[in-house]
Amino acid sequence: MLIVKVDNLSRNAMARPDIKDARREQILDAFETCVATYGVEGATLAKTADEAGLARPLVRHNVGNRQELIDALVERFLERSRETLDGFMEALPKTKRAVAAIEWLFSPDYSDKHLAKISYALITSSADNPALAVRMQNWLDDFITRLTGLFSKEFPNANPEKIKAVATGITGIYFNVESFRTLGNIDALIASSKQAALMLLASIQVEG
Amino acid sequence: MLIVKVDNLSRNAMARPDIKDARREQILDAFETCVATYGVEGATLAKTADEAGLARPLVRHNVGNRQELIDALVERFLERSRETLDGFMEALPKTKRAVAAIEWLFSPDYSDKHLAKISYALITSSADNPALAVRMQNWLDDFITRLTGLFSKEFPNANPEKIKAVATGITGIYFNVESFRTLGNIDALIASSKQAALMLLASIQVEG
DNA sequence: TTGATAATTATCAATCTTGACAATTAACTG
DNA sequence: CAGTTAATTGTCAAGATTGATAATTATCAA
Repeated sequence: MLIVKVDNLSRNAMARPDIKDARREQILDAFETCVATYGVEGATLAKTADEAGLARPLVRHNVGNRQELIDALVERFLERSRETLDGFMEALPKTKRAVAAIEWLFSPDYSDKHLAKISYALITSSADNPALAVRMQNWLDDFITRLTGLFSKEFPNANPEKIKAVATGITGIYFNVESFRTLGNIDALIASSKQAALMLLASIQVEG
Repeated sequence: MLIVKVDNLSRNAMARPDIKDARREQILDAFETCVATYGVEGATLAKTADEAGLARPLVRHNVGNRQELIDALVERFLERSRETLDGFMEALPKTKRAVAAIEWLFSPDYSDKHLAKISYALITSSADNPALAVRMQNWLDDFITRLTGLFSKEFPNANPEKIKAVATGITGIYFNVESFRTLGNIDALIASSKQAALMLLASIQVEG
C-alpha cells in the first residue's frame, strides 16, 4: 500500500502514524489462513487475532465486524487470483508454455499455496449466499478460460471443445491436489496428478 | 439395522418401542447434509435437528454430544464409502467397464451425491485432527486403488505407473466436479470434465 | 386399567463468539 | 515539552451454541 493519507500532510498537529492499511493486510492474511484451515464458519475472530499475533479488538478496529471481514477476504481473493494468473501467464517461457504451466501448478513450492483451499471454503460458504455463488462460478470459468486460451495458442489446429475439456480436466486435477494438501505428505499424489495432467495435455494432439 | 434388543423380548413388562436405531440414522443423515452444506464447524446441532425435523434434545438423546456425532459420521462415511464402491464395482457391466465407470461417476443423477463434499469437509476438519487426517489419506488411497485395479484389468498390458496416474487424474476431476455442485447449474463443467476423463482413459493406450 | 419403559419436551447453566465502547498508551510535529 | 492523533488495551453485555437433566407424554403388555 502506497497510499499517503492527506490528513498526514495537510494538518499542522502531527500524530502517531496511521498503519491501518498494513494492519488490514496483516489481519486479512491471518483470516485467510484460518479460513483455509478451518473453513469460513470455523474461522473465528479469536483464531484470526491469534494467527495475526494481535489482540482481538484490533481485528474489529482495523477491518470491521465479521461480515466486513468476509467481504474483504472475498474481494482480495478475487483480485489476487486475477493478479496471480496475470503474473503466471507473463512468467511463462516463450515455448512449451503449456507444459511449463503444468510444471508450475504441480510444483511443491507453489507460492499461492491456499488459493484452491480458500476457493473451496468460499464455495461451501456460498451455500447460503447466492451472490457469492455466482462470483465463484465466474471465478472458476475465468480460471478454465485462461488455461483454455493458453492451450489454444499452443495447439491452434486442435478441436476447441477438446481443448476446453483438457483445460477443465487439468483444473480439476490441480484443485483436487490443493485440497488434499492439508492431509500432510502427499508427494505421491502430486506426482501422479502431474503425470495425469501431462498425459491429458498430450492427448490434445491425438486424433479421434 | 436388524439388531433386536434383548430387553424387548426377555422382560415381562413391555413398553414404548425402541426406535433409537432408526432415529440415529435419521439424525446422522441430517447431520451429513448439514456438514456437506456448511462444513463440520458450520453444522450446528440446531441446524441438524431442523434438517431432521426433530427437537434439538433428541439429537443428544439418540446419538450423543457434538464429538460423538462427528465420530459417528466419520465411521458411517468410511463404511458407506466402502459399500458404495463395492456396489459400484459389482454393478459395472462385463465389458467396457472403465468407460461405464466414468459414465456413472459423471452422471447427473449420481446416487451418493455428497460423498465428495463430505470428504472435503472432513479433510478441512482434519487440520486439527491428525488421526482423522490419516484415515482420510487412506480413504483417498483406497478410492484411487479401486480405480487403478479396474483399469489394470481392462488394460493388462499398459504401464502400471501410467494406469495409476490416470486413476488419480480421473479421481481428481471427479472430486472437483462434486465440490462445485453447490454453485448451482454446472452442467457445462460436468460435460467437459467427463470428456476430459474419457480422454485421459483413452491415453492409457497411447504409446510414449 | 395399570405399570413399566422409552420417547419426547421443557428448561437451565456453562461456554463460546461477537459487537461495542471507554480508557490508556504510543508516536509524531512544531 | 505540549498537543494531537491514532494505535492499543481493557472490559462488558448480548447472542448463539452446547451439555445436561428433570418433567412429561406416549406406547405397549399384562
